[in-house]
Amino acid sequence: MTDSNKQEDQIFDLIYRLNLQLSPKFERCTGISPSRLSILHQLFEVDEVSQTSLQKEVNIDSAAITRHLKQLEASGMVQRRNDPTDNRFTLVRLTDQGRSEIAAYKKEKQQFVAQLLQDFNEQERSDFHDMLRRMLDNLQHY
Amino acid sequence: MTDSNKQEDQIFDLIYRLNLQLSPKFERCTGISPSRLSILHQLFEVDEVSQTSLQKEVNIDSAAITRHLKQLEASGMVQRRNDPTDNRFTLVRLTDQGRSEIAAYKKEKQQFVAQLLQDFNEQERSDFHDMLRRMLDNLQHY
DNA sequence: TTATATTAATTGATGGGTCAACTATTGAGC
DNA sequence: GCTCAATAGTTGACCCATCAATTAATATAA
Repeated sequence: MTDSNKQEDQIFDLIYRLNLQLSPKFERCTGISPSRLSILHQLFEVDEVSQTSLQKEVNIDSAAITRHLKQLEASGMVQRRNDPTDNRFTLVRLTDQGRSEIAAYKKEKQQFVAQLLQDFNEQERSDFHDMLRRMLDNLQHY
Repeated sequence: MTDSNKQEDQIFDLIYRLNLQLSPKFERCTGISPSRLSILHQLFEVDEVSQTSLQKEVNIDSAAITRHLKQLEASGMVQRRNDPTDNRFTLVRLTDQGRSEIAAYKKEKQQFVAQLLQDFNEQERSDFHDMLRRMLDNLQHY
């Protein structure tokens, strides 16, 4: 195993450890899972969308979307109705309650993320963003 | 929301998308999950270790370790026995079969990781490693 | 020594993700 | 108009992680 391979391996291990720790800590901190908050965030930006377009934005399976929405609906954050122009679609929107509750979550998330990047300067943030973007692109080939 | 906050948010979203896609794609590519390969990798380095020290290296729950080892044992990759000097411990080691099979997995992983970092030059790899390290450290505060 | 704390491992409950199979609706081509 | 393909959503089976509770063994301290 070459030195270069070792370094690649180390980078992968760091990413994977981040991978393991990020979601649980995010949720303990903010009170909501990253994917679920992402769903709410998307809904906050638009008025009403289908589950499919939600699924594309949030990057999880449509089955996972269905289950999240089922719980969000049960907790009164979200409403769903059939699209009258095409009955295959289900249209989703935030309730007023949902729209007001989301603010607190977004604030918690902001603090959490700020902590993660606390010692990164402007240049580093920009570089980091760029490298993550490229890595994600490389991952798309699979 | 300030521009700075937006950038932090974007970085988080990239990491989280990486987070979501990494494990499934790794497993499709290599034929084994990252954590399970990590367990095998640790066992490859040493002769025989307790589950607890394995757990610390791999950074997953001891319950998860138990379940992985149960399956690895069933598939003949791994052997377990009680520590004769302290019966609380279970000592784990690779079988000969396990030791020979692991080589193929490591090779697959190496290719996968090389692809992820294909367009990163030396400096970028070093910087990236450094920033991931710092981010992981920041995460430890939670 | 005997009661109490600590430690290792296991198990069950839960949550979040994937994939594959299925239903229902709509679109397209003959 | 009818058949066949494509699309949206749901459900079930599975995998992998966490946490909490339990069991068993050992260490500690009165």
